Amino acid sequence: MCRVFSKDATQAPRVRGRPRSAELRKRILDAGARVVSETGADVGFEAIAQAAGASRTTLYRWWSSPEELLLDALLDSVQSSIAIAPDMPVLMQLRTHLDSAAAILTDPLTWAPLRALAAAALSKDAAHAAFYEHWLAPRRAAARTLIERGISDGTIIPANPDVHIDVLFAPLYHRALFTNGAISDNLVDELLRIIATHQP
Amino acid sequence: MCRVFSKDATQAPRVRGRPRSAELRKRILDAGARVVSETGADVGFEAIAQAAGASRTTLYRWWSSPEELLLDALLDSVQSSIAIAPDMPVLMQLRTHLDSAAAILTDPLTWAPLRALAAAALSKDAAHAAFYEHWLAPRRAAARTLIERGISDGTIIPANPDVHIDVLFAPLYHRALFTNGAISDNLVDELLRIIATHQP
Amino acid sequence: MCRVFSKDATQAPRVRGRPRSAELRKRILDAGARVVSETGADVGFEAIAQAAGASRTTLYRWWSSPEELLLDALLDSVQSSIAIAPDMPVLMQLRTHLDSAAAILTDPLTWAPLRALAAAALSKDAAHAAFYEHWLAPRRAAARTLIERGISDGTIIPANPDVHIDVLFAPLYHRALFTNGAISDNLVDELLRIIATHQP
Amino acid sequence: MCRVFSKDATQAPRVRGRPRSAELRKRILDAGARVVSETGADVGFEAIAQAAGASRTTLYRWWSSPEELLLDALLDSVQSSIAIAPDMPVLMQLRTHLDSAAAILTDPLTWAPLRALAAAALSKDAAHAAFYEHWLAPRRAAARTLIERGISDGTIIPANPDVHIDVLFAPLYHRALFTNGAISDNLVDELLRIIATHQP
DNA sequence: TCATAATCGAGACGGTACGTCGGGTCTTTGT
DNA sequence: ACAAAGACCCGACGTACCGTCTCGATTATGA
Repeated sequence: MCRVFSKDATQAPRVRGRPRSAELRKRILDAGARVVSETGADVGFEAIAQAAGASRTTLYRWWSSPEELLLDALLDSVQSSIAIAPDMPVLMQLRTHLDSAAAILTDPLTWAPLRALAAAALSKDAAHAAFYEHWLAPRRAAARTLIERGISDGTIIPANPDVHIDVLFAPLYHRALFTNGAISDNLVDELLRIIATHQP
Repeated sequence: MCRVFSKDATQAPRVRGRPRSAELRKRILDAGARVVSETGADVGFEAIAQAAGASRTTLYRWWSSPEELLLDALLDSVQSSIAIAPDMPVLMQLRTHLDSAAAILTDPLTWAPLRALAAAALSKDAAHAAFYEHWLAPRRAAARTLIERGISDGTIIPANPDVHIDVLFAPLYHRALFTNGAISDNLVDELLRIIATHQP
Repeated sequence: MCRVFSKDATQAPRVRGRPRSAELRKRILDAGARVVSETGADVGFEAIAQAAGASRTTLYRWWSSPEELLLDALLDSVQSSIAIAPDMPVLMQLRTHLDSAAAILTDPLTWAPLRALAAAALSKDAAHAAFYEHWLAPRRAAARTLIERGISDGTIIPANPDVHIDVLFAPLYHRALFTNGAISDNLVDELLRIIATHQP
Repeated sequence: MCRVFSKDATQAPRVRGRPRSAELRKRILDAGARVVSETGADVGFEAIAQAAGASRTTLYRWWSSPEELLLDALLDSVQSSIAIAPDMPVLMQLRTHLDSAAAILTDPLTWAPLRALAAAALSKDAAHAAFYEHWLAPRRAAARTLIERGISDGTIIPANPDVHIDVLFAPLYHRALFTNGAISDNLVDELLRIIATHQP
């Protein structure tokens, strides 16, 4: 999972002129996550620039909207959490997956940007597309392969995999975003039990 | 289900000054729903007032934010759809409930205000509270009594009712708001089948 | 000097319907003078109505602008101060006249409305005309006859009477409105001495 | 006489950001004078900005009220008219002074802003202070030295200099602002003759 | 006595301008 | 070439006052 919008400074081909400051980039992304978690979902470049001690112009150079910046920040902060042992039982892998999602939706430093992205997705088509493509779709794809394997080996009740995906993920997002319901480990367990064939 | 923020003009107790125009109120609410379905979720009083042929100050007199107005509009437009025959089988009643929700999430004139409310709920705490209290909570409460009855009479698998509620509703909202997934009759059926004890 | 804009309630020909409240009229005019002397020259009907404990509608019924109201108030409060003994020496009569003007420009309850009228006269043509016709012109006319008599009997140096009028009155208004210069009895004396032929 | 409220852009010490556009400043001041002379004394930033083809926010950046702007415009347009030959007879110098004032009070492009400033001075204390300090006071001070010299060399009748100042200037302003009396060369001559010892 | 008619208070409504805020673009100097 | 600073335009915001209007309540007159 690489940075999407902002060019990757680490691998940049050395051109003429002053190189981009990697330290500044990180400071800005951190500031974005921090601001959005402190002052609410509708952040502007203004606030982020100020929190980062950077100039507004600089932000405009690298991101075309605060949402892009926050998506970068979010992806940066979760880029290591995707690796999954491939030879575990399907339900165990799914559980790991869901736990990871639950963790993201619980930690303020990831939940707040995510909520801001969701808010933007509901307002602007471009943000909607980006949110779906770069955040939801990959996670749904990963879950889909697992669920299909589970159905074929009989551990998951046979049904439309997309419905299964929604049954597993939608409650998490719904609670995190709209209901203030707790996202406990129990919740993941209960959701998995509902779509599993054998009850443990 | 009554109008929440704007006083009901029809039953007004005839006080001193010029009475409020009920016709104007309706025109404004309709304009709100229309504008939000045409131009996207972040509407301002400006646009609504113009579309309604009303003055901006009039809107400010009755609603303190566009979200309040849209919530009023939404509640007005669904206020008749709650009645349910009380002696049907539980699953049938649940199905009616979910179909009603699915209809709201499908018709642009209700879906668009709802989406705008959801967007606002993610940005402002006040909007979050209002959205939950006046929209989500009543519907969850109605579903909860049905689900509890279903569990006790054995037609629904025993588990935490709140999880059941989420399993039924969250996928609908998730598809309507974030995924562009279709909200078909099939979907409702499949969700119900998942939590039902006997498969038809 | 009668009230200009608002019909005189005391002498009104008895018609059908509820008669106008003279007490209310006075309360409003007083409130106008009071408000303008307390909160500055740009008063609106809003403020006056509130100060008078009257309805804005009532003010609109009787005056078409706050300036008209203030002119009424001003004329009411000075209507007795014009009588002058006709057989005094000219300079004495002029002095009485100027003293009266100086008193008006000194007492806050007349000075403030006058200043407001002047301010309005500089902004709106209608107010300018009313201010000139109903306030300045009568006073200039009275002074003019005195000055012409003074010139013909040799007590005032012969020159354009209009210039004399300006020399006598303009400094008073200038000091009252723009300079914060004192309007003392001395001032009137010195002005008169300048245009008089024999120095006392 | 320098610009009072808006920093002088020509001599700016070249700092970091984008420099202020001197051309825009002039366009705004000109627009201010033009608008006030065409549409009357109560101008807002709105109208001036539109006439200048500038943004309202830009006006707010540099002036805190339309009056400040108009004072700047007025001072800009008269800044060269103060120089006076120092070795003329006192009455001639005074005459030059008064002629200059009369010219300002006659030309619509200076008279209109001046009238607007006077109107503001009658309504707001801050405007009053600015009008007195930056417009009236300097001119009175200049006149005062002349008059004192005239008194000491016997060409002006001995009296309080402040009264002389008022006798000379107040009629001009009074006619320009309230009476619609003509401000002719004759007027200045007659006023001077009144305070002079020897009649030419 | 009762209809008539005007005053007066209250408040809705459309409209205009206000002063502010943030977004996005540009122009300059500094690194 | 990057970065900071700041001018500039634009649009929307929430407010305030204006002027008009539609009511109900009151208070007098005249049939």
